[in-house]
Amino acid sequence: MARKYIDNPNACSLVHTMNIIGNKWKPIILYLLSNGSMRFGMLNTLIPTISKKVMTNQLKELENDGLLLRQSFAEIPPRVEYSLTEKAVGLLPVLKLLSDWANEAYPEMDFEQCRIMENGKKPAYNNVYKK
Amino acid sequence: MARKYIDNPNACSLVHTMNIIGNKWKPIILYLLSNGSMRFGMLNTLIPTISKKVMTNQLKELENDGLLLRQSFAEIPPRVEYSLTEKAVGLLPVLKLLSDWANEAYPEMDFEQCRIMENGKKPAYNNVYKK
DNA sequence: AATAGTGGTAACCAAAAAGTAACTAATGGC
DNA sequence: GCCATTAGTTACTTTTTGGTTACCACTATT
Repeated sequence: MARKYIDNPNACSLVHTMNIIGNKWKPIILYLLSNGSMRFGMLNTLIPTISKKVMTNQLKELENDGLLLRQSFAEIPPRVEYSLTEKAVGLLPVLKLLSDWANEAYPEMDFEQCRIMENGKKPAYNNVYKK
Repeated sequence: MARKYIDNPNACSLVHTMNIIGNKWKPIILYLLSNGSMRFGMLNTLIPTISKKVMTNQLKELENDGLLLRQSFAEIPPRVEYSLTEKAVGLLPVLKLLSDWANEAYPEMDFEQCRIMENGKKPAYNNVYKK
C-alpha cells in the first residue's frame, strides 16, 4: 500500500484515500489511464520528469491497492499494459470534482488543462512535453 | 503553499489540490474544523500523535492556501482560534465523496467513522483518544 | 518565589519519498 | 557478432517530511 501512517489514529476512509492517491504522481497516472490502457513506456514518455524507478513503484502500489490492472505479454521486447480497474473508474468523478474545486477556488492560478476528459476526448498531451 | 512539485509538468488543478490537502494530517484537521472553530490546543488534543511543530506547520500552510482563518486573541494565556474559510467549506463535500469512495471500494477494511458529519452533529471524539 | 497554562519557535535528528546511473534478459534486424 | 528495444532492478544519494526536546513570553494562582 501507499503510505503507512500507522500512528495516525484517524484511520478513517478519507485518510485511507489520501494514502492511496494523495502523492506526487498518482493522480496524474490515473488521469492518463482514464482514456484507456497504456504501456509502461508511454506513461513514462507522458510524464517525462518521473524516474523509471518511481514510476515502477507507483504502478505497483496502485496495482496493490486495486486501482490498476497490469497485463504482461510474453513478447520480446516485453510489453506491459496498465489499465484502470472498476475501483479506479469509480474514483474518476471525484478526482474531477477535486480539480474543479481548485479551478474555482484559485481562479488566479490559471492551471494547465487537466487530463481527465468528461467526454472521452483525447487529452492535449502536447503541453506535457514542454520542458 | 503545501508542496512544491515544481518539476511536475502536470501543473493542473488536481495536482494543486493534492499539493494542498494530500498529506498526513490536513484532511483530519479540516474534518475536525468542519464542526466549527477550534483552538490550537484542542486540535492538538484531538490529534494526540501530531507534534506541536508539525501542527503549527500544517495550520500555517492551510492558512496560506486560504483554507483556514486564524484569529489570535490578546489574552494571557494566549488564545488562537482556527476556522474554515469559504474555500475550505466548498471542499468538504468532495472530501466526503473521497471518504465514501474508500468505504465502498474497500468494504473489508472497516474504517473508523470519519469526522465529517453531513448533518452538523458532533463527531465522536472519544475514539480519537484511544492509544 | 514557584508553578501552571497557551501558542508557539529553534536546533537538531530520523524516516520516507524521490532521484540517478548503471545494469539485465531475450530477441530481431543489420 | 553488434546494437537497439522494453520493462524493469539495484545500489546509492539527495530532498522532503515528520518528530523530539528544550525553550520563551506573559499573567494568575498558590
